[in-house]
Amino acid sequence: MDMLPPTDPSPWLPFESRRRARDEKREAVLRAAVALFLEQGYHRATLNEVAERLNITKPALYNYFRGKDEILFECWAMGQERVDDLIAGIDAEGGAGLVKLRKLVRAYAEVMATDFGASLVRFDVRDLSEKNAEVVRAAKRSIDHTFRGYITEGISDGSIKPCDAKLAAFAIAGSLNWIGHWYRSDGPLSPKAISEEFADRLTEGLARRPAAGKTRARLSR
Amino acid sequence: MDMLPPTDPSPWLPFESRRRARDEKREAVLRAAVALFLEQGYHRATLNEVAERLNITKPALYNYFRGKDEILFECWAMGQERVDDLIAGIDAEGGAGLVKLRKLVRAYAEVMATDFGASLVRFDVRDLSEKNAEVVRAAKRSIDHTFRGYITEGISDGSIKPCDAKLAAFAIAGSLNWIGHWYRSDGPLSPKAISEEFADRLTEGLARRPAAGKTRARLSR
DNA sequence: ACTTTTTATTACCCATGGGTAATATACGGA
DNA sequence: TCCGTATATTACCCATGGGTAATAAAAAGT
Repeated sequence: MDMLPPTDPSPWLPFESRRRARDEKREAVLRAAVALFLEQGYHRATLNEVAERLNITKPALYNYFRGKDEILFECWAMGQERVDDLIAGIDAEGGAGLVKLRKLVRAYAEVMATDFGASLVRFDVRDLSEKNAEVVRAAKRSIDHTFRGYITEGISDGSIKPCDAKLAAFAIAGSLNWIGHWYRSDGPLSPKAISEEFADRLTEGLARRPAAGKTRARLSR
Repeated sequence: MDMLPPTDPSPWLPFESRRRARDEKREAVLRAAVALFLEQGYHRATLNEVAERLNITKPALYNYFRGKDEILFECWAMGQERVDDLIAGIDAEGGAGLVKLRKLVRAYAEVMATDFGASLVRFDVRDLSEKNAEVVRAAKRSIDHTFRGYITEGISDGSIKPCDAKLAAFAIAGSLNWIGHWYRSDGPLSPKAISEEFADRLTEGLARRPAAGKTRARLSR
């Protein structure tokens, strides 16, 4: 599969394909690791078992990562990437503060219902190297800053009624982060249902004027 | 100190005072342990350091507890006791669903700002023995049940507008539980300020008719 | 075919920290 | 004063699991 035109003389292609294969294996490690870390908790999970699930042995993992804590960090980074993308998308679209906040709540809720998303809130910063821990802390501050920013924007543009932006952001982000602790993919609630309900529930108290139409309808369902 | 009337012939007093001294030491262990577990995380915290903080040595701890996981469980139990009391108090007073919910939110928020309260959400059930883990899981279900119960009550009695009680309870409890993750006693926010703001913020979206008077005033502060 | 690089394995090291046995010390009761 | 119990200490055991040689097997390059 993935046959190349034999006429292509580029000597870089084999090199590239090798690198891709390596990256795929690297990511497979992360997927196995994040699942196990969430299942058992970071400290109870062993690299032996991560390797076992991939049909390899522990030392093979060290071809891709420097140690257990780096695997943890990279799992976290996968989730963080999704959040960064999501925020970049919202900022690109623009709109009133309340609108952006709603989009953020909805998208963030769905990320929390994934393994890499949950890793953002279920992993402990203290398990990382000091260097990586600082990266994580900075990212957490940045997310909080985004929530708070949308709220203050909304207050300025009139879409959100005056309130303590800091505590409002804490309340909303708390609700969302908690999803990472209770959501189970084999449970009765779908990520879609959760994100929709949360988008309404967490912002309805903030809206300057009660939303009308479809939002109301959904609420009284 | 604590001199007893020498005329008192009761042979039980010395016994009682000994038992009290023992209980006090037991609790001192729990206070030191919960603080350390929260500071460092359960797995990084060592019994040696718990003991060191109490000016004793590790084996002395085994006079009061069967093992590390039992200490963890007892820390959790201390927090749970506070929550149980708080709910019992609210149920005793009675009132509309929304009123009870507001009381619960406020009091629960304040508990979350204590060490034993935070232990309710920052400790991992998987670190406990299967027997104790089941006790914890049952208690968690019970708290969720209480939140959900107040909401459905409120919907019945008209104080809360119709909504999905299950998800509303998740959203509120999530916000509150998250306090245990970010609150720092040396931070700028007082437990009182947090609990008041959260009581408003988390219930304002649920109220059938917008609250008037002091609540409004506080919101626009 | 041969050499080199990458990737994996087997076998091991060893720091950590929960838990225990043997023993000493403080203390209340007679 | 002596005894028994509760409480502490010192010294140790040992399972666990992250991490590291030394080495083999596979793949790529020439």
